[in-house]
Amino acid sequence: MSSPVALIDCNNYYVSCERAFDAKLVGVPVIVLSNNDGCAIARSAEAKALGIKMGDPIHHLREKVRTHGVRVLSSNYTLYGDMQRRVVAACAAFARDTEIYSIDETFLDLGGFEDRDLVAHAHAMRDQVRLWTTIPTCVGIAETKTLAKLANAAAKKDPSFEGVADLRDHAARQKVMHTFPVEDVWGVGGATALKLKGLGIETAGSLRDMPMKQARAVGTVVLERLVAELRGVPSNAVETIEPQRKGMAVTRSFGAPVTTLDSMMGTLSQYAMRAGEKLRNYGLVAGRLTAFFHTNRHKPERPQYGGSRTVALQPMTSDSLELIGAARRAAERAWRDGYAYTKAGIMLDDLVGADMRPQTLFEDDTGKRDRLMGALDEINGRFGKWTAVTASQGFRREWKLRSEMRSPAWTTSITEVPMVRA
DNA sequence: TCTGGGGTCCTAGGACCC
DNA sequence: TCTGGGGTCCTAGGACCC
Repeated sequence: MSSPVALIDCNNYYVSCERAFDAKLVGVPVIVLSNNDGCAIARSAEAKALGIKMGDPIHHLREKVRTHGVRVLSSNYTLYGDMQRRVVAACAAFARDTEIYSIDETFLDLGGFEDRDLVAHAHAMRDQVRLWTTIPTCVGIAETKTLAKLANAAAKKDPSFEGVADLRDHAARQKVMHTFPVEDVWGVGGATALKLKGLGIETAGSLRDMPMKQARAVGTVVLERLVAELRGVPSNAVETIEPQRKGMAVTRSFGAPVTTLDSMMGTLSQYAMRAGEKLRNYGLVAGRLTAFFHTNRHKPERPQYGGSRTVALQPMTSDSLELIGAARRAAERAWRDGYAYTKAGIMLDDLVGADMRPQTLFEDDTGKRDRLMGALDEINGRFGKWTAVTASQGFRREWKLRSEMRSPAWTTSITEVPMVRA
């Protein structure tokens, strides 16, 4: 018999973080924008009530913002990341172990707590999180992670649960399963939902009841496992040791389209520089680098083009100069003239710890390079991003990243801590 | 003319997630 | 004018090998 699983999920997380430090945001519609201030990615309950949807582009919302006094904020990931640490710390005593699933969701292994009233237990945990961070949460409890996700969604949607839904309870489970839309089940995306509906499967309950063989035929092992989880059979354990990360990326949309290879090279060089910084920060080296760019898929213009090339990094490295060289080679090979590119990125794969890096012949100046990179990181850490850049990276940033409404680093920068006057 | 079966490794791309 | 960024996992198919 496996332990019960819970999922604790912060309500309107980014907005709740902002409200923790600015009381004027409480009770009014608030949205937080994506990087580049492009679209709404978090909305307060009041903003949702105005019909603002996840992913709505800000330029479609101007009217609502003006007429309803919606407060609009740029995203502040430093703040949200730091607040997450506090949320997880508040939960720690309530579980045998935790798995941080995303910036606002944590799975809890409730093994060892089975003999308690788990609903009361979950309420106590929510109170603790609220006390330490002010952030409101909902909790779902069940036998598997997929069911805990579903329980959590039910707790959010149906006020009669009062913030905690326990789907181990048979009656609650039946009720939720038969009304929960199949497209909202964790792991069912647009493509799969369409196929399932074609088969007459509209709810979580009927997805649970579909034959396993059919599930596999429709959605490979992924859907097969999902159906098992809906039946209460775990096929996705709570992973309490943090897995080695497999890849990382630096990608951005541009403020203005890029049309020349020269300009693309400058942009990708900056991303490669940033990617190197991230690698060094995690103590990793990469074995492969991919550069890609594409035209604006939201525009009706045709034809569109997206190019990408992958190059091996040998030896494996976190050296920004090596990464920049690789990015330029890849970009050159993927480039096509005559298009207006609106997004580009660098992706790094085959990551291993720098200390595990396979040694190769012909590496005699790595010590020197390591010190150079260390100096670069220190200068940029102390004096701000892009204080020191490489010559190949240049200064040809022809567009700037927008982030015009960002809140201060309330909790992580001594110069920005809030002042209290008594 | 006829030209196997089975394995590995790699890449590209789809699907999904927050 | 203006539509996010950063991840994971899985499969198909090609190259290559014996």
